[in-house]
Order: sequence, then C-alpha cells, then structure tokens
Amino acid sequence: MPGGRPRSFDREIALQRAMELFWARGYEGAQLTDLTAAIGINPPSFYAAFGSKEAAFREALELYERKMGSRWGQALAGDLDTRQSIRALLDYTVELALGAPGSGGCMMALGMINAMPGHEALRDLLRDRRREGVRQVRNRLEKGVRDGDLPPSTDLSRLAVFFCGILQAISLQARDGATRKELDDIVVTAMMALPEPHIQPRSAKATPARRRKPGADAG
Amino acid sequence: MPGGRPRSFDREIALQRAMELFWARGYEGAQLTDLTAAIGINPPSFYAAFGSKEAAFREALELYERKMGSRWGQALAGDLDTRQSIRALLDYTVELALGAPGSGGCMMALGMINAMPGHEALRDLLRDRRREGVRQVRNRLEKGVRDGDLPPSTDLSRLAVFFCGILQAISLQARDGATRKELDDIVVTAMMALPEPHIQPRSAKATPARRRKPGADAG
DNA sequence: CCCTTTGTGTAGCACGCGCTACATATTGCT
DNA sequence: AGCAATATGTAGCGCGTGCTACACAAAGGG
Repeated sequence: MPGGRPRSFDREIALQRAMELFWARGYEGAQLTDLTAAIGINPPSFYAAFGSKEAAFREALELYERKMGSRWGQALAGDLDTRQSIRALLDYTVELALGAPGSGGCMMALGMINAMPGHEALRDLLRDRRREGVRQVRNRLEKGVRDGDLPPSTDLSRLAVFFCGILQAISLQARDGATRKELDDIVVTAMMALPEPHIQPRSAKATPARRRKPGADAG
Repeated sequence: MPGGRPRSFDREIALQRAMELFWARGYEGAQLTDLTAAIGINPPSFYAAFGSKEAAFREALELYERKMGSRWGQALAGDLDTRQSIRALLDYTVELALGAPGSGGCMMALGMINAMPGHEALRDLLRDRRREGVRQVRNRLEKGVRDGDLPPSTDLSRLAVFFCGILQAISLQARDGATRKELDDIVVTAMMALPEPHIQPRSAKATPARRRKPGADAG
C-alpha cells in the first residue's frame, strides 16, 4: 500500500489552534473560516484531517481535557488533604480562566450554552462532562470523610454541586471581565462552605465565633 | 392625519412571546422563523413592530427586567434584614431558573455567552446589566453594615461578586438539569458566606465552633 | 368617493454558513 | 517509468439566516 502525499501541516498543532479558537469563542462562534485561517490551511485539508466541524470540536475537547483536565485531576487525586485539594481545584480554575485565550473562562463551562438546532448533541456532551466533574468532586469529598478531613455527617452531594457551581461562576465572571482579585475572592468565599476537621493549628485567635478571616489561608 | 390599517395582533403579547423564546434559547438560538411562528405573524409585521431582531431582543430584555427584575429588586429593597434579603434574592433566582421556559436559567445570565461577529453589542449589554446587578447587591450589603446586620469589617465587594456568581451558577446548573433540591443546596451553602450580626436567637446549641447546620434557616 | 396612511401576505434577495467536486501535486510501491 | 493513494488549492454548491420589495387590505380625513 503506497503512502500518498504527506500532510503539509502538523495535525497536533492544528488541533491545538482549533481548540484555542473553540475555547475562546465557543462552538458556534468559531467559524470554519476562522479555524482554517488560524491553522493556515484550506477547508478541504481541514475536512480531510478532522472530518467535520463537530468532529473537530469533539477532538478539541478531548485535547482540552488531556491538557487542562490533567491538572484538574491532579488537584483531586494528589496527596493533598481535602481542603487543600478543593482549594487547588478552585485556584487552578481561576488560573485557567484568566489565562484562557480570548475572553477567558473554561471551555467545558462555556463552550456551548445555547445550542442552535442540530447541535444539541454537543451541548449534551458538555453537560455530561460537567456532571462527570460533579461526580469526581463528590468522590474526592467521600475520600475526605474516610480520611477524617470531613465530619461523617457532611452532605457530600450538596458540597459537590456547590463547588462545581463555583467553577462555572468563576468562568462566567472571567468572561465578564472580572479581575484576578475578584476571582480569588470568589474562591476564598466559597471555601467557607467546607467544614473543618476538628481544630485549626493556629487560628481562632480573637474571634472564635467566626471561622476565620477570609483570605487568611490565601497563598 | 389618518389612522391607517390597525395592527392585527397585540404587540405586548407578541413581545412576551419573543421574550420567552429569547429566554429559552438565547439570542442566536431564537431564530426569526421561530419568533414569527410563536407570535403568529409574518416577518414584515415583525419588522414593522420591532425594527430588527436585535431591537426586539433589547425590548424583550427590558420586559424581562420589568417583570422578573422587579421581584429581584423587591428582595433587595424590601424591609427584610440583610440575611433575609440575600436569601430571598437567591431563592427567587432558583424559582425563576426552575420556572423558566425551555431549558431553565436566567435570561440575563444565559441570553448570550458567545457572541457571533456583529452581536458583540448585545453581549456587552448583558454583561453591563450583570455588573449593575453586582453594584446593587453591594449597595444592599452596605446598607447591611449601616443597619448593623454585618460587621463593619465585612469585605462587601467580595461578597457582592460572590453572590452574583452564585446567581449565575444557579442558572447554569438549572440549564444542566439540576433539581430543585440541588439548586436549594447551592443557596444554602452560599448563605454560609454571609457573616452574622452578633448572636443568633436560637442556634449554636451544641457546636459553637461551626456556625450552623446547613439548611437550618431553610424555608 | 378618493386620498393618505399604515399593516399584511407573498415571495424572494443578499449574505454567510458548513461543506465539497474537481483537477493537480506529491508521495511510496512495483 | 507507471500506478495507486493521499493531500492541496480553486472555486463554488446548497441551505438557512436576517431582512425586504411589492402589491394589496383596512382604517380615517376631506
């Protein structure tokens, strides 16, 4: 079987460019003209390489999950305690949202909100991924109970939905032009929802009624 | 000046229908065919009445603010104390998101996330309205400090951005198919970020270290 | 009644979208 | 060299979009 003419561009780099565009403008906002222009190829090459715009988006999403979701997974799967783990999750999302191409935010959260007729499958795909995210956070919180980081009475589903809502809020606020300080403020405030194991090493100095000064555990 | 042929449909009802469609599917998702079909008129009548799709969206947004935003304003401007006020704000958003036409959520939050080229003005309009919402919440919190509901050291900007982020999270989660319980859980959890004035009437019975059992102030 | 004014319905325009037919170019195999 | 196989560039198709030209219908004023 002969080999045929070789591709004139790097498929991985092309996919990277496509991902950035989808990330920056969403599925419908990233038009084929923009995609091919960003890659530097013509439509037939795009279709020969990826099949269709929808297929390219699916592949771009997988790349996104591999590259961005890995740190996301590290935050949850690492050897941090539960509070540090959730905190790392939120912190990384802030970093991601601020460093995002275009207007900012997370591709998983903002890639497609309102689907035009015919694109419902992609919207549902993103939704299912987000739900999977809730499940992963919940699993991490369950581990927190097993490790003694959280009281056994903790409502894990409630916290999991809450923190994933915070992730989405961070992305939306980033799109709205929020500053790093504002996003950090959201993180710090959200962390107040997480109950503490028993007693803090050095805290509760003057105000034992409130848990902590917000921002005391920043950095 | 003669009167001309009278309009064959009720403009207010037509605008209402348009608003529901924009709300359910977003600006780009609500196509002119759907709009005219929902109203029961033909394109020329639509353009004679509203001018353009963009103008219709702006007017629909104003209607949305008048009808939905009024209760929103009531929650902030009523004679409730600060905690009750914020709580009412979140509760109403949950109710709104669940009762929304189509997939659920708030029109202000989800009406347009990713703008196609040419529609940036509408996206910015929505963003500015959301920012205005942050300002209003902040004003309410300032009043809370003046009323003694919040300690003077409270970081008001932080809380305002946080709670408005929660509003957006509620809308997004509703679009993702969240149940009423899940949305209520987000509300209850978010309320933990609000510091209490001094001492609760009847709380802190057994666990003075933690603030309260989540959900104790529900209903 | 005629005129002006305004709304309606039919039909379709201009444009941008995702996508592709076709001829040509570049490779490996024999 | 000749052939099969694959990629590329040019050009443009089919469709759906927001929007509108045009002729006709329905009102009031003289």
